[in-house]
Amino acid sequence: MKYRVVFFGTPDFSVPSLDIIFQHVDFEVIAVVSMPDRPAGRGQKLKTPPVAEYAKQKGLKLFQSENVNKDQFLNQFLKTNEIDFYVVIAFAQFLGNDILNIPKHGAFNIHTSLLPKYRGAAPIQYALLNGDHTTGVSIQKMVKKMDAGDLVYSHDVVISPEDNSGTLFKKLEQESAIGLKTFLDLFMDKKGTLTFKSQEEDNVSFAPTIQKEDGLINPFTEDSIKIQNKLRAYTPWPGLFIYLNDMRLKVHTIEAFPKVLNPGDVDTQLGSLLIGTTKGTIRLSGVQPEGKKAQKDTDFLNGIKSKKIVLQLNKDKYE
RNA sequence: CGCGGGAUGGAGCAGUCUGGUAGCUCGUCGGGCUCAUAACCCGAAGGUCGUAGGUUCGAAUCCUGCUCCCGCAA
Repeated sequence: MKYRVVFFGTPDFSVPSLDIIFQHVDFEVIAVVSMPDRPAGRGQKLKTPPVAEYAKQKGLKLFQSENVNKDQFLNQFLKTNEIDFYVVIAFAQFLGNDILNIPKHGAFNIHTSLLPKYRGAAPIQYALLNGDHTTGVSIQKMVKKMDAGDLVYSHDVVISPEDNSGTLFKKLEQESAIGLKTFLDLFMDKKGTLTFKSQEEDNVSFAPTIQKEDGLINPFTEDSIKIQNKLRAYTPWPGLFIYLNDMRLKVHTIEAFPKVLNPGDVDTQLGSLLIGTTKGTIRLSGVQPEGKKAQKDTDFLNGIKSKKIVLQLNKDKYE
């Protein structure tokens, strides 16, 4: 007799974990719940979430719901089918008590931080934002309070200096699947016994959703280190940007530069695009104007000379 | 049909509105100056102006189709 699991997830990140359950001999995925198809990308064509795509491909029962708590059809299904537990990973919706209380063994959520650190939507970005050298994968038994459930699994993952959100996501995607596999085996008592450990409330911190506007470089309030951490945290999404004159520039690479400038000052004397911050000067060595390709700051400045304009920070954007 | 920008020597751009022998800042190569240089001076090579067609005496420039790239948005 297999344990019956319902999987909640949406993006690429969730797929390897879903696959772990799908492949596991002791568990059966009786349904997959994902977000609805959404317009995405240039052209705004409808795009099916990767998890939903996987479910279709494997012939799994699939629900795509805008709001699972209000979805009568889904709730009916969950209540009338014997469900042992849910696995929730990067689902992007909150599960209310009604739906949370249905499965016999509850709901388990994979979270990409070492809980109780970084509860919330963007734990990976916050680890980079704070310049952490270590993060991890946690699995918690879900309660109504966000990411506050008892821990059943916790495992460290090293952050390398070269990591950005993109690469760290990839690492944690794999680590999450590995963690889930371990959890499933523990659940079956194959590698010891499942233990529940409550979170230390004193060490709780939060990682709220990243807003696109957070990607604005503010040399008047941020220092060189902070900005470089932001670059790692916000790459590839939403990216960093800055306003020079009437241009919005995407910033791809940043280096510390040994020259003293006042915060907000722009210096192009040395053929590099330099900006003073509250502490230290940064060189925006890789930039991308709107509608253009990414380019080196030296190339960008060559074009600027051709246009005969003087670069300066657009102060209007920092009021 | 979501909105918008772009395609010009190796790079980044100007020139397109107001058609008339292709320019700027660099890079490259050669030479000079210098103890030296991300410095300076002199010289050279390198472009069928994305593609197909149209208008015209003449098209990078005007008109039409096509391809490719990108920003916003999600």
